[in-house]
Amino acid sequence: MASGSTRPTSRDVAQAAGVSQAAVSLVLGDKWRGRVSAATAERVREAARDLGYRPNLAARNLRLGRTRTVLLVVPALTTEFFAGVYTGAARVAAEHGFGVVLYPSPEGVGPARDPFHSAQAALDGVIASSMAADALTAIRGDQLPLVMLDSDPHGSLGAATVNLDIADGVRQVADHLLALGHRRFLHLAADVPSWTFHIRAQELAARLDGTPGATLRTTRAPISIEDALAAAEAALAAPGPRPTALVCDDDKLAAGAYKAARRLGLRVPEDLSVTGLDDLALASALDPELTTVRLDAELFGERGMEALLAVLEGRTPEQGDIPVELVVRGSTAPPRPPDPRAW
Amino acid sequence: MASGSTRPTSRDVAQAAGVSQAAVSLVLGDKWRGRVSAATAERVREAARDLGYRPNLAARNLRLGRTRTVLLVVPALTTEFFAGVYTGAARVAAEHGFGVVLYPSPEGVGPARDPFHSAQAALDGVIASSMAADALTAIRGDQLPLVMLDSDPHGSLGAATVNLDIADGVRQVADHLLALGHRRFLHLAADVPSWTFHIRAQELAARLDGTPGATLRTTRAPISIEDALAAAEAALAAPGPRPTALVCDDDKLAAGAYKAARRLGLRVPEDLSVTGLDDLALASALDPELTTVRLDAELFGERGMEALLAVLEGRTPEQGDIPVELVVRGSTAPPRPPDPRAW
DNA sequence: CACTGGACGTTGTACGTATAACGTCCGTCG
DNA sequence: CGACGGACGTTATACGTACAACGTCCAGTG
Repeated sequence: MASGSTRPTSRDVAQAAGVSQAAVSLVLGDKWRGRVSAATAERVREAARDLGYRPNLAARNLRLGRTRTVLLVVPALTTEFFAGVYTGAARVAAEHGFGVVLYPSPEGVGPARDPFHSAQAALDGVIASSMAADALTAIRGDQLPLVMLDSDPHGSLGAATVNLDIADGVRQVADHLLALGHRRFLHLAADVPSWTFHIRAQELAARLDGTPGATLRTTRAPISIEDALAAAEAALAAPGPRPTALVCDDDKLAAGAYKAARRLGLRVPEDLSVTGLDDLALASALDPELTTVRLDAELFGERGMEALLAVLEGRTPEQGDIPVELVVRGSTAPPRPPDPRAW
Repeated sequence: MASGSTRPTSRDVAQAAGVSQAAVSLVLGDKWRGRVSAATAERVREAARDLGYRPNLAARNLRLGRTRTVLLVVPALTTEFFAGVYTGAARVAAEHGFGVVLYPSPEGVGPARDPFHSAQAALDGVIASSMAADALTAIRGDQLPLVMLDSDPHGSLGAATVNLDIADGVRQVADHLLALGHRRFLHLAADVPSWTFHIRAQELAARLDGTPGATLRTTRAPISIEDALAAAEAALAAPGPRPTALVCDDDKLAAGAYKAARRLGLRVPEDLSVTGLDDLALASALDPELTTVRLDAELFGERGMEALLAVLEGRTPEQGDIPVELVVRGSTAPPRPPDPRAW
């Protein structure tokens, strides 16, 4: 039911182009010079395009006895360090026609005890973060079963979605700050065109709209400490009454905001309350520790995989967003009294 | 030359056990009940073990038209967040006999433009971090070309190695602190049995041994902020003259050390100079920013891949460690004068 | 004694690809 | 006019596996 009939093979392409399977292989393998006429070659390529032909890698690898794929074993993906290792290796590999597959070795009761299990061929399905949207066209082209993470449920090309309840997280943050007495808000938004960030802005605005006297300004920065520092500094130094609460789209942005506050001589939380979102290790390394929203990344992954398994087995994935939790730490406090009379 | 002859197939196993290839498939696929005698099944398993037989995944996948492999597309591996997503997905996947392959979507001028290239079958070779040593036995079992990252050059089972010049980094840290006037050192070591951490301790001790009046104490913690906090607090509160310089095996440990110092009422860098190693985003988020050693992770990955390509092509990999760089920031300063007389 | 059926395997085939080994047609040259 | 060779393809095969379809042998049954 999933993808109608079966995937086209090189033989299907051959039939469509009116040639033999061997000719297709020669043309697509770019070994046709002096063996096939240019006109025929073009016909073959056209047929392949029309049918959406993709070579079967398992068959190719079996035939060639070679995979042009390499495994990178790393201890665990808990730091930016091995992410960089991967990036560098993948770049060089690509230049040589190789691919790289990541195998983060299990911590504790490891999942896959056999590293080579990770290296099977082709794909049965895909789990994709909405932040990696650029890769999605290629994915859809293959008609593979797809599960989207943190993506707009109404605009996901009909794919199943698994979402964290980010809206609720933002709501909790807003309510926490409002309860402390804050009314002038600044939103340090991530400059990333992804549903999961869009929903943050939308929900924060909605919550504050319902509160008399609350005001909201917004500034925007790419997710990096330096960019966040610059944007936050500019926004906090802008004319007009200074915000007392700074809501950041994630923890890294909040780290930049800390530095901006320091530069401007503002103390956290006395002069400015700051919140983040993610609860990275960074959050509790900051001084004061950051009030933020804890996202259960592992559960997120589990639910994503379970949803994909459901799709593969023809079942309907479970619905329901994954709950998130506000973690109150030292970066939020009541605003100082607005005027000396309270003194 | 690499792996002598070719890998054993199920037919080789069959011949060794004196049965047909089909019987081997039945036994190893656990479908032999009522079809093969228990004695014969045992003979087959034994032969497979003796020959070191591993099924050819490309062939299996071709035959089954199914891979039990799933792709996880994530934006980029720059935070702990997606590491957790991977871990969770991999755990559930493993419980269902699936493997997960990571495809971090390219940032900027991405390397592999086709996500599916990453998902080819089997392996031509392996790049492994020395921190993932537990996976190495399985790897060696397959006789695959192997490159080790940050591993003891003399104890790597004859595999090629690519190393960062960590020893030089530690030397630079020590010299920097010595030049500032420090003499009483505390080493906050990572409690990880890996060459790359062993060399840190060794080199620091060697450097300080050569300096008259210098003393070195060591404490040890797993790589986590909380564990580092506990270990550093205990060590700093220990009787005897307090160290003036705290050398940490990596940035995360240093973040824990900051918190320990804060708890004890020590100010960084006035009362205690602190250094890290890695230069993660964390390092510049700390207050004061952390003096640390910058490791070029991407270059590390590139060199690793290049070495593997060399091995695959029968060439000898380039030798030479990758240079690292001391980054001096605000966490290191001269120690306060040891006695009031200097006042 | 003829027949049945379980126990124990084997033979054969297909998955989709790449490429070696063959044709065939025709223009050209000696 | 016979032969030759380049241009343009095709046929056949193998990679290693899983499993459907077939034997064969012998104990038990009517």
